[in-house]
Amino acid sequence: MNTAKRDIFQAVADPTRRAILTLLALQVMTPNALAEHFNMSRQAVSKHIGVLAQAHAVKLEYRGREIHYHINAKKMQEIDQWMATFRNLWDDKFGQLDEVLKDI
Amino acid sequence: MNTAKRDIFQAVADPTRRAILTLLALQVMTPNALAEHFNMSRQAVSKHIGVLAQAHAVKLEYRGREIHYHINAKKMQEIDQWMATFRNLWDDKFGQLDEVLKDI
DNA sequence: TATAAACGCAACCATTTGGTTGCGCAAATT
DNA sequence: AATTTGCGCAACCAAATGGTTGCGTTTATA
Repeated sequence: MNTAKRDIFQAVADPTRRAILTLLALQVMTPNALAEHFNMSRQAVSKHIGVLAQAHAVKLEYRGREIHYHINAKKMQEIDQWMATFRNLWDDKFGQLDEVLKDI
Repeated sequence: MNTAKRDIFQAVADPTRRAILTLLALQVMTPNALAEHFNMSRQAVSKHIGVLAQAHAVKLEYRGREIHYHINAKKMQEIDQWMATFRNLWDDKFGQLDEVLKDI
């Protein structure tokens, strides 16, 4: 079990890992099932899953020799919380744009 | 002017760049003004700004020898759009948790 | 005109990343 | 019991990253 801390933002920085998270948002999956969706070695996918696990973006459920990976929605929420800083900006800035366009 | 494409998720993967974006959400700033907030060389901060520019997370406004960096809220919205996949999950999963706790 | 300030380019370096292949162990299947 | 399956560990490699220092060009100031 790896206990190294990993940043959730670093975890989602890679497109492969984002795709993994998107798949897990739909259903619980095993490493081999996930690997079938990518054109890279099973080990490469396993490495990405490892990064997601370190960031606590996924939760593991061991069933014999199989591991079922679940999305950890709570962890994903940290991204949403950071985004709060900008949310009011695009609302406001789009409002400003509308204002400018109205004057043309 | 760099035109290399850069992923917005890769841009925010680094804590220094997230801090830069948070500062720019508050006010327009120049590279030197931004550099004052960090314990690293001015050039290191400039490099980070370069990554953000490549990802179109910031917009540049040249004023003589100074560059004023603005947040590009529209680009930040891409992160929010990807997050939509998970938003209903934590609402739903928290709801399930409430359901379980209610039975205790 | 001389000097200072703003700030990116380039080279360098250590570390990290993202992929591959080979291997080994435990669980499941035959 | 033998074989297969699931899947992580380790080593390797090329590329990318994140920091530093030195330098040069353009703009602003004295």
